Amino acid sequence: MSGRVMPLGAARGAAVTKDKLLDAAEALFMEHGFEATSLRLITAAAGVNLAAVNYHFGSKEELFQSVLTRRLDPMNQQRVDLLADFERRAAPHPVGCDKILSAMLIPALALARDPARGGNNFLRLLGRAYADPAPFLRQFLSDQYAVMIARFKAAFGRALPELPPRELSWRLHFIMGALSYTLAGTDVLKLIEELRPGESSDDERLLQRLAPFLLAGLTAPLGDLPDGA
Amino acid sequence: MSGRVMPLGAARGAAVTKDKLLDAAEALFMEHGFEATSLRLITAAAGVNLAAVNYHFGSKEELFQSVLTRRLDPMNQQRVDLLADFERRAAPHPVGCDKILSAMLIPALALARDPARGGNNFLRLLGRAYADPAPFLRQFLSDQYAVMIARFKAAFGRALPELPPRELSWRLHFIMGALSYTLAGTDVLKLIEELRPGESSDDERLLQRLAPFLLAGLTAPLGDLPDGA
DNA sequence: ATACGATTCAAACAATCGTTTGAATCCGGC
DNA sequence: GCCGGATTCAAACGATTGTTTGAATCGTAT
Repeated sequence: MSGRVMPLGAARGAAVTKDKLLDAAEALFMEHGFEATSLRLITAAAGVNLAAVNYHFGSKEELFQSVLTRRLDPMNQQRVDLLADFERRAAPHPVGCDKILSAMLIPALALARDPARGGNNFLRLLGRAYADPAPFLRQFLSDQYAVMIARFKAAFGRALPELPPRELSWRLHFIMGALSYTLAGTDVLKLIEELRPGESSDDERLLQRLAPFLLAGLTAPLGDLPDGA
Repeated sequence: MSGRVMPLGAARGAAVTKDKLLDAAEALFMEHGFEATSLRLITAAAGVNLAAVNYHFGSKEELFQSVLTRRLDPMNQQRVDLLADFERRAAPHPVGCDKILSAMLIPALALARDPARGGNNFLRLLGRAYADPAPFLRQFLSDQYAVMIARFKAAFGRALPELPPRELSWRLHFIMGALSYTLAGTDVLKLIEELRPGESSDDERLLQRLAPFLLAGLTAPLGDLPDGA
């Protein structure tokens, strides 16, 4: 951590235990949630001493935050990079909604597909964190997403100049909801049907289904409520 | 509970402590989550003895399930009743997608609006439960939603005969995601904008925004993926 | 070889957890 | 009046929690 005088061997040893802790914590937090996962369970799975967590990360909360940043930071960076790339290619014209949406979805899907980076498990964990009321988590996620969300909202605003900004905010909210809920992969509604009966890599197919749904909702006409009864 | 010989006075006293426990547990589970909320905190807030939870509900898990059923059962019943009502009025013709969607949204919004029934707080709690991996919760929610989801999927299938059943399942999944995420009201993306700057009852407005979004997504054309890069 | 900082380790810390117990208390029916 | 089941209560149960401590161990530079 501190860049000053650090023996390389010791640093290497510390790095591997930190990684082992992050891997084990990611899997166990995903499976049981934050509160229900004990440090003893994590350190046992990682094959390190119990005190290692507090030594390397300071506390259980900071370990959890490190688990999240390890994946979330690069993914959001990929998203804004991809968006910037689309904008550069589109010359002076604004980027289309479908492209902007792709810039949001593709890095998330790529993360979900990569087992070496946590795969679906991590996104399930992220989906849990979204709904967690713990203040330290809410603050953390707000900070993590602030620049990315602002960036994409501006891009969508240019692509949909006729859409009132507040309406756009809501629709971005809906999009993040459907996306996180889907990626989180809660099997609450698995009973709807035999979702994914065994297709090999249906991540591509998932994107083919989710993107049109979100795009249609995003570009929907401003509607009056069809009142019931 | 057991309908046999039961003193009325004692039963009434038991009923009020059960209600006090349910109210306190609902508020505290919403605020801190299931694992992070202790029975001592709940019983203290309810003004009853610690042992009352295990006496009246059997365990902390069963208390949580009771908190959920108290609101969820009537709400889902309202949904299928409303849908049946729409179908009855539509005579032999199938009900339109907008009506079916209304039958899903209106009872949820009505619950969110009613402070006497937990209001937004309960739906935030429900949103948390959706993302919780605890097996007893997943089983419980599956049972709670099974009949309602099957009912609505059949209705949507009649309204959208050209949509492949698997595609419909996915879109229902997306709808439940956007809905639960929105109703849960996680303020992760509150930074998008000053969502709700103080409008009095924006529940009606929320429905006016959410319904067109979901309807457009539901009836979107089957699309090819606009691949990125 | 020696000394030093970084890391690991076993052990204990105080606190809190969900649950159980057995006696005290309440209240309606006889 | 008293009896009996339903309910409440204070207290303790054993287990587990996150965190801290101080000594043992490692690897490296002198």
